[in-house]
Amino acid sequence: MSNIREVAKHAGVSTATISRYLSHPEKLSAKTTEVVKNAIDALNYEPNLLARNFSKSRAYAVLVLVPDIANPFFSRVIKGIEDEAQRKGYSVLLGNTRYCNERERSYLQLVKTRQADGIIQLSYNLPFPLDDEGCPPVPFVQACESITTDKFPTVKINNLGAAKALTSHLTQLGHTNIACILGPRQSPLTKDRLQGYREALENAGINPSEQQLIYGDFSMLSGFNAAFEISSSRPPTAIFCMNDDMAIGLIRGLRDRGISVPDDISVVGFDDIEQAKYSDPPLTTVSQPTEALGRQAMAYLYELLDTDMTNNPQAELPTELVFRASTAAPKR
Amino acid sequence: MSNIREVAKHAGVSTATISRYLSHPEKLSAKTTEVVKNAIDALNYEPNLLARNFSKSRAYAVLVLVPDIANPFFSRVIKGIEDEAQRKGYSVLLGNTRYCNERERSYLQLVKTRQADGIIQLSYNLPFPLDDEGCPPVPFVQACESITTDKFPTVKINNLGAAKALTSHLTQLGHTNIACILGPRQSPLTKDRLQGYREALENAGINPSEQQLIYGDFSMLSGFNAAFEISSSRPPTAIFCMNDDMAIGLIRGLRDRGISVPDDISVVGFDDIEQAKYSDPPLTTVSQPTEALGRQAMAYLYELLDTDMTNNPQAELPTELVFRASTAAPKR
DNA sequence: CTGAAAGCGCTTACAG
DNA sequence: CTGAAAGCGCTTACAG
Repeated sequence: MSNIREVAKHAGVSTATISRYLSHPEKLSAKTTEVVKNAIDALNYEPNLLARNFSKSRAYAVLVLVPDIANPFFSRVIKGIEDEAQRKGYSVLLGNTRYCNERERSYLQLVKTRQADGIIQLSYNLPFPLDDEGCPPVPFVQACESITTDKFPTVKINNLGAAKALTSHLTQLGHTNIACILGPRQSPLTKDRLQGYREALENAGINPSEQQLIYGDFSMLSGFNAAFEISSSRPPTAIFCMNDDMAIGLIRGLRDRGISVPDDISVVGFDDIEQAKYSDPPLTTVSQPTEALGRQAMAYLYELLDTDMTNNPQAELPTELVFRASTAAPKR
Repeated sequence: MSNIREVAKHAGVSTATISRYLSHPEKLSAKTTEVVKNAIDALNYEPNLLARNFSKSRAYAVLVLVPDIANPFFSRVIKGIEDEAQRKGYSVLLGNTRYCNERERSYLQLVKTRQADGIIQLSYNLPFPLDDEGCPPVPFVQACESITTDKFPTVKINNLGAAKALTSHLTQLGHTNIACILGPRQSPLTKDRLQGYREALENAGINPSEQQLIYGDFSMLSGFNAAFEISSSRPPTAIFCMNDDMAIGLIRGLRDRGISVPDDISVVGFDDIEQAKYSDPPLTTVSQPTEALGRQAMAYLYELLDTDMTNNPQAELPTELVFRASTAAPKR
């Protein structure tokens, strides 16, 4: 493996010139450019970017904290991040956190020790204590959660609005007893979707406090389990699930109980993951701009790192209702 | 941000001593240990690992090449890799390649430029030309594919055997017309599963060459599309899909054609992804030790990097048939 | 057990 | 446009 000194010697120039050829080629004369290029080819030189990064005190890597990489929604967000990162010359480090704050904080070390330049968090926790001004101690972007703040950039959808629209679809079909399978209790996203659900019910003259709420954790299993907690004395005619995975698990559980969707109960999900169209029945859901969420988060982190952006933008990306076969008017 | 020199000065020792405290604490006297610890605490020192890595000429990062990170099988493999990597002190860089050799080769640059120490490839391509002895030019492990070689470690399952067992389950149920939805044509894994399928048919006295073969790409969409290529003049009574995603897409497509599973056609998948149990009907499939595949691959790469292992072990992990409701005896 | 010092391979401010 | 040289913050072989 040749290094910059050998290339410089071979080309008869200084190492500074080689370095400039690689990073600021516009500063070199045509003749020098030619000479350097030949030397690099001749020696098959690849610059040691570990050395460059060290010297610039930048890892050109970002850390993505994801609660569950096997969740298809998150894996698509990561795809978007990865896309944009590659375009900007950054690589993506993966931190699977299982919603565990301790693990999140241990990943913070990657930034403290300079192996990553910043963090994109896809969950709601903060992987660090905020400083005295309420700011993150490292470059930080939060994506997919329902948080608005002037302390760091965020990327999200209108969770309240989308949940409201989706629930209104159910009330407009004539449903008045609509249960809800929620996400984790601490998640702001859960709270906002719950609020949207409630507002839609109120708009339809339905008392939200009489509806059954069941907490889940966004996993298919928790949706499946919820099926067995659904009241049989006063069964809902529709159920709003806060993501598609839980809706898919729920439908499976309902079927195991002999309840058919949408004939007996309508079910809606949230996210529009790939599986939503292939499930039986295909899910009525909210389509999120999943990859775009990731790309935007990475774009913000890039601006935080490589420009003087300080205004902490709060992106809100559009969603769309997708009507499929898991919803119908109630029979009764 | 304090550096090692400041800590050394504060502690009244040399920088070498600080470095040793961090990396070889057993070499220090109890007294020095105490002094250094206090200095580090006092200055809130975090070592710059970018500098350490540079100085050791090691990134302590591995690159995972994955054809499609949104594929739930791969995302679980990555989970296993990530787990083991963290345990070994490595971080995981993600390369989403979309089965595209050009992208794979561009990711190779991360290793050539020292930003990653080695590669775990989850697909069948090689991201580089082999050298004169047929060896990879960088530390390399292939996982999940059906490759055996003495040039680099691999981790896999017995694809032929598992496909054979699964197909035999269908023949034992009495099926004699069994179509097959395959993976990509170039993939050794596809070839091995095809071979297993054929052997099972032959064992049952069925002529494999009379069975319908449809090539897919492991996506749900390709499974869905396959449903519309299934012969209606001589419809199979069972279909072997080379992964669960395609089976899920296929079942959806069959249903859209008015064909019911398993009443009209039995369907089996492969992988036992989480969705397999929640699909309708739940899939009969082959359970792979998905996370273990990832952990083992990372363990091998670690040995390649940090020990003098040179025997290029070829791990074969066990699988298990999982019987669910997508298979039944044929009606005719 | 500890320190002085060279070295890892780049980048870049400075001078010309 | 180009070069000489200092510097980035560690590690480690060597000497004591």
